[in-house]
Parts: sequence; C-alpha cells; structure tokens
Amino acid sequence: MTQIDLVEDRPKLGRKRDPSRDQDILDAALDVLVESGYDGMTVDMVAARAKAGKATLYRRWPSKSALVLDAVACLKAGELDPDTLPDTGTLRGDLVAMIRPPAIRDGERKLRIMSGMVSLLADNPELADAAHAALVEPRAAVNRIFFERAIARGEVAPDIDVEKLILIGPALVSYNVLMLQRPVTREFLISNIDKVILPAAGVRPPPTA
Amino acid sequence: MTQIDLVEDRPKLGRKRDPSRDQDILDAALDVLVESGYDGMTVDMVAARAKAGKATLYRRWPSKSALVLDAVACLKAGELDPDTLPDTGTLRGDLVAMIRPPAIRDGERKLRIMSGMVSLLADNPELADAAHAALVEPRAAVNRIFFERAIARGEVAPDIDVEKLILIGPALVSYNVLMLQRPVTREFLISNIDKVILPAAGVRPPPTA
Amino acid sequence: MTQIDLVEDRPKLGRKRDPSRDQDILDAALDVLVESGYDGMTVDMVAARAKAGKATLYRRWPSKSALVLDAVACLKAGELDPDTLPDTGTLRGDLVAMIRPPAIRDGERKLRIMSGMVSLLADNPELADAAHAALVEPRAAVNRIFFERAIARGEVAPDIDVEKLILIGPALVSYNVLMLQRPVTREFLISNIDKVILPAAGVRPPPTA
Amino acid sequence: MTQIDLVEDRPKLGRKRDPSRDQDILDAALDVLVESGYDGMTVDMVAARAKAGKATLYRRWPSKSALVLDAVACLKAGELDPDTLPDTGTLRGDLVAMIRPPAIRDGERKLRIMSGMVSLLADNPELADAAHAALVEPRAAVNRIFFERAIARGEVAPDIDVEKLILIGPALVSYNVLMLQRPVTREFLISNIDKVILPAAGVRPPPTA
DNA sequence: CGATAAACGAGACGGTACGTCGCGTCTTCTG
DNA sequence: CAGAAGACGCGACGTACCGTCTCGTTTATCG
Repeated sequence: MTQIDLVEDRPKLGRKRDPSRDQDILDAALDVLVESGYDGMTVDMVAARAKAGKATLYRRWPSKSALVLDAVACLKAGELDPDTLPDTGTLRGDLVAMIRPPAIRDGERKLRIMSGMVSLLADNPELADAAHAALVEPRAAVNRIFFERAIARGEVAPDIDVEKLILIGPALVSYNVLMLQRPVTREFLISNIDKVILPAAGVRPPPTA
Repeated sequence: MTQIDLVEDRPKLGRKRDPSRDQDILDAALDVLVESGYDGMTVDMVAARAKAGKATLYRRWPSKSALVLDAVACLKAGELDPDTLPDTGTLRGDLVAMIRPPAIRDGERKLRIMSGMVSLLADNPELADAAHAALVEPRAAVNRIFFERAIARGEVAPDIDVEKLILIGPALVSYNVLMLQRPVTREFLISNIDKVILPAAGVRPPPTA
Repeated sequence: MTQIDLVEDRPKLGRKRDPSRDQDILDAALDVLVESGYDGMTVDMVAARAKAGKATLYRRWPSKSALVLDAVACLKAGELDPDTLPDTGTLRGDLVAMIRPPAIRDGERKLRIMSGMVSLLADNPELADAAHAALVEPRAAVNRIFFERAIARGEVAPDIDVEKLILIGPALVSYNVLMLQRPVTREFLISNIDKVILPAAGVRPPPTA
Repeated sequence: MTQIDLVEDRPKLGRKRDPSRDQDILDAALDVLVESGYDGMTVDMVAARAKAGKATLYRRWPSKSALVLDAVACLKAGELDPDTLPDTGTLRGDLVAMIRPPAIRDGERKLRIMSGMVSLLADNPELADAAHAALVEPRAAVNRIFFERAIARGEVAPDIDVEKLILIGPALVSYNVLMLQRPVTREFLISNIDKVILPAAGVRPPPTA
C-alpha cells in the first residue's frame, strides 16, 4: 500500500522478501500501538515484538509513521460481510441492530488508534486514502446497503444523498470521541439515529423516541 | 488557560515576568505550527522565532503540547460577538449567513492545526476541555443562539435536542477535513444545513435545495 | 587537543561547557577501553559510565575514535618526574633501574590500549602526534636524560644519535607486544639494554650479561 | 592458513569449491583494504569487487578479520628466495643491499595494511602467529641468513643472539611507521644498520657512517 | 543420462552500534 | 531576579555493518 513498486521485470535475484514478515510486523505494530499509543510506540518495540531487525522494518516502510499507517490500514475487520448483516425490514431496525457491544468497542478502539495518526494524514494524502478505505469505508458500506434497501422498499425517497447520510454516524461518533473525549454509549448512538440520521433521511422516527 | 498559578501571595521579588513575551511566543508557536505541523515543530524553533530562551517557554507552559494547545486556544476569533451575528429571521438564513469565505478559511486552518493535537487529547483530559472551550464552544454557542431564536420564533419545536444539533455541523466539517482530507466548500456547508441540520431540527428546507 | 577552537572573540553566551565532564568522560572511556578493548567498547557504555548523554560526548568529540584517542592521550602518567628518576652513576644502572614491575605493567597496559588505535593513527596525523606526545615521549624523555647524563660523564661519546637511541627500547617492546604478542619480562628488557642499546651507544656491557 | 579443514572422509558430493574464487576474493580484499583501510572496509565491498556472494566468503573464512589476515598473509613477496639474495661478502653490505626502493615501498605498504589489524592480534593468538609467519618471518629469515653467513665468515662472534638481532630492523621500522607515522627512507634504514644493528652485532661500522 | 548434492551470486534477515535530533532541565551571563 | 543562550541527561530515530539464511541457478559426481 505505502511502498510503491517501481520495478518492471527485474530478474528478482537474491533472496526474496519473506511476505509473512510483513504480517508479523504489522501485527506487532498494532499491538504496540494499542498498548502504548502512537507517541509511546517505539520502532525497536515493534521490531522486538515481531522478532525482526529494525533494518527489516525500514526495508519495507520508510518511516515509523508509514509503518503505523499501514498497520492501521490492515485493521479492516470482517464485519462487512453482507450475509451476516441484519435485515429487520426497516431502516431504523437495521441501524439499531448494528449497535452491538463488540462493534462499539471495536469502533472505539479504531478511533483511539486513529487519534495518533490524524496529524500524519495531513502530510500524506495517499495515506489518508488508505486510512479512509480501511477504517471509514467498511462501516459506510454497511450503511449504504441499509439505505439502498430502504430505497428499494420505498421507505425513503430515492433522491436522498446517500453518500452524505452514511457518513453522519461516523462523523458524530468521531467528533465525540476524538474532540470531546466522550465515551460511546448505546443511548448516544440511538439518539444519533433517531434525532439526526432518520430525520435527514426523511423517515419519521418512532413516537417513543 | 493551561498554566496553573500556584502562588498565592509571593512577595513578587526580583524582575517580573514580561507579559508581552507570552503573546510573542504564542504567535511564534502558531507560525511554526502552521508552517511545519505539530510533529515538525520544535520547541527550539519557537524559541528562536520569538527570540526567547527555552527556559522562558517552560516557565510559562509545562510542555510543548500545552504551549501548542494554548496557542491554538488563542485562535478564537471574535466572530462570536452577539452584536455582529446575523439575524435574518429564519434558522436557515442565520446558518447560511455564517458561511463566509474568511470564516471558512479560518475554520479550516484551525482544524488543520488541531490535527496534530488530536493524539494529545486522549492523554490529557484537561487539554481536551481547553481545546473544546477554545475551538468548539464558540462556534457551537453561535449555533445555540440561532436555535434558541428559532424556538422563540416557533420555527422549531421547543423539545429538540439543541446541544446535539449545534454539534452536527462541526462534526461533519471535522470529519471531512481531518479524516477524509477533503476541502471545505460553500456547497458542502450548505448541503449540511439543508440535508442534515434542518431536517434534524424538523424544519422543512426550501424547495430549491 | 582534538577539538579545534575556531572562535575568536565570541561573546560566550549561554551555559558554558562543564570542563569537569570532559575528565569524567575521558576517565569512563579509559575504564571501558581497558575492560572491553576498542572494538568491544561502546559509546553508550562510556556515556552511561560517565552518567552523561551521548550528545554531550559528541558535542566534544566528533567520533568514537577521536574520543578514545583523547582518552589515551590523557594517560600520561607522572612517572617522568626528574626528581624521582634514579641516578646510579652509570648508563646501564639508570636504564636497569627503570625496570620495575609497576612500570612494566603500566607500559604493557598502555601498549594494549594502543593496539586498538594503531589503525586510527594512519588516518589522523595530528592524532598520531597526540598519541606520540602522550605515550612515547614521556618514556623517551627519561631515556634522553639518562643519555645526556652519560655524555656529561664522558661515559658515551657526545656525537651519538641520542634521538635514535632513546627509541630503541620502546620500539623493541612495542614490536614484541603488539606484533609478536609476547609478554614483557625483566629478562627481555635487560637483554635489550645489554645486547642492543648499550652496544649502539658504544658502551661495553658488563661481562656477566 | 586460517581455515582449518575438519572433514575426514566426506564423500565430497555436489559441486566443488572453485579454487580460483579464493584468489579473486583475496585480491579484492587487498584492494579494498589498501583503498579504505581496515575499518573502512566492508565485507560487502569485498564481495562486490570480487563479484562473489557474501556466503562464498564466509564459506571460506569465518570472519572479516580472518579474511583480511589471510589476504595480508598472501602479500609475502618472493623476495625470500635464497638464490636471489645479495651476497656482498660483508654483513653491512648484505644488509644495505636489501635496501631497494621496491622493497621499501612494499614494506611500508605491508605495515600500513597491518596497522588496521594490530587490534585483532590481541584477541586471536593464532592470527598473531599467522601474521608473524606471513609478514615478519620472511624478512627475519633473510636477516638470519646474513647473520649466519657473517658468523661463518668470522665477521661476528658466534655467541650473539641472532634471533634478537634480526628483529631490531623490523622493530625500528614498525615503530616509526605505525606509532610515529614517519616515512621510511633509505637514510633511516642505513642509520639503523650502522648505528644499531652493527654495533649490537659487535661489528665496527665503516668510518664514513 | 537423469537425480542429487553442494557451491555459487544476490540479497533479505536478526542483531548491534553509530551518530543525530528532540524534549525538558540546568547553568551562565546580561540587563 | 527575569530573560537569552545554550549545555546537559535521556531516549528514539534512521543508517550501516556483521555474520547467517534463503532464494534460484550452475556444476559436478553418483546411480
């Protein structure tokens, strides 16, 4: 992702890079990142945890920040499997069904990981793309499916701005976690749905909300 | 803001702190911050730019992050003067009237400055409060005024969650700038108002939108 | 010695270098050098032993080798005090009187220390001068005194090449220790005097030798 | 020399070692050694220069130092051929006849090469032996022949310490080159003969010296 | 003659030391 | 005494080298 391969048809002499080292190192980097935070993380820590030499790391990534970003990019959990998505018959039902403790924890973890890297994104546009594809897009894709189902059902108008609506939730959560340092609770997520997302989608929330 | 004064009644012996140095240093810090980013910024850079010694900086702020945060906190432009706020008679009119190129640029600059500090917030709750008070609250307060006017006018229902609504805009903008690295355009801000904020407030947007 | 001072009349602002650190560091360097040898010695070891930061070392010496050489240059023991020199009345007596176990051990130690640095001398002529002044010259000066006394006594001809004669002993010892890795014994030193130095000086050695 | 063959009766399967690589590598090692000095030399440099892989080097020599020592050991020029030795009829004539510009240059080159390895000798006694056999002994052997001739001629007493006398010259030269970093000149070598070696041998030097 | 075992060039690997740079503190001198 | 200048202890960074291991290829001997 971050290392650009310029070679065309080099005869590939010499020992090949062991691809399994990549994953070992990325795993180690994630572990250390979660435990120590970006600033507290050390390249030597990662190398030691992965039982690798520092040169092996720097042969693959040009800097600590590139390594960390790649590690985060590989976080994409498998929650986006369309077969396991809930299908409750209503947009609200689907959105609420996605609120599960494991998902909350996973999202909060991702966000805290991201927090150390926001400053890196400004200098590396392509890294921002990678982070987006890895962290944002999977969750947005789930929402996109829900909205498309709702449009097919006639539950929401077909001319709504789906791309904007699917980002409202992530945006509100990110803002609360990163900027306001508030925890993510089920109530907060449900109020986001009922008070912002559904109205924006033109859906009347249930009277109890 | 961040520097806590523990002294009570020190006889203030010797030379007194030159208060003008504070502003010089903060200005220098902002300059360097904007030019080099948080990670690229050095305390020595700031001291040299302000023609100050490092000890003078550390006598006033306990760390680089505190200094930077204070510098950012001083960015709060005077736009929140209630007398200069637009009053167009409609909620949408007020919100749209706040979209002015200088404000956009200023906000975008603040956010990019903030980007380097997101990681600091996680470790320093009080810094998070300070950042919130300095950067988020002023803009939120303006929105709060608009919403309260709209409630007084009967334009929106009095039971809406004002505190949540006033943060939708900042959240969407932050997310787009920091996470997605997208520029802030007038169209984007207006679509936020018409497609998210106003529906969430229960106000029917104009048919042209 | 190794750090060349280019300044002329700089106003000497800021904190001064603590000269006592120089000695602490040199002492630590010598300790580590003797314990671990040149190749086994680490800059971090020296810094840790001296309770100094690596930057403090590198502020004073441009490299590990320069530091080590300076440390060795400071080895000059005070054995060359003219007042404590033996004066036996004969050249041979004086030379033999200098053969004392402590001096042998000290000389052997110096040589072993030097062994790690011979390669450094080739690249740094001025360092070679320093090493010579510190390690060779003191011993040579003692010999010079003995020969001048002998000349004054009429024991040796006044036209002998004193500068060459005073180096025969050090040269033979160095060669045996460094090249041949042989130990320095009293017998070896005495045979040097009787079989090489005295004949070269035109003095008939005693019949027992 | 340095590589010890432990095999007994291995069926010598597979491809055999190409003996020509040995010399290529040693030549490359010497080139790099002379150009860069011992510390500046890298194993990769040698391998690249010899168009060999590092494994090929390490299959033949256990370490960089062993390789270098072997390379130096192969420097032994053919000057020790007894048939080509001068035979002038006097000890001084023979010794002086060995002073030829090519020999001076060769000796100086050897010594500078040796300078990088002195530190290795302390840790590797067997390497010291090898170095001695390769670099010292050939020259000493020539001197030994000269002295034995002189004894046979009755020019010197038969009870002199030949083994010590033959090392005076090498010792003085080594000391001047390695320690004092002085060049080797014809005058220096002749004065060694006339002022040190011949007196030590009990031979009266010519009155002109 | 084909299989097999080892040597070969190339270069990735784990490890370790180097020399640099940044942070936050301490020291010296000047106003 | 505050303040500018800068040295200090500490520790992470990114580089370079050593000696080993792994590729794919070449070469010699064995079955």
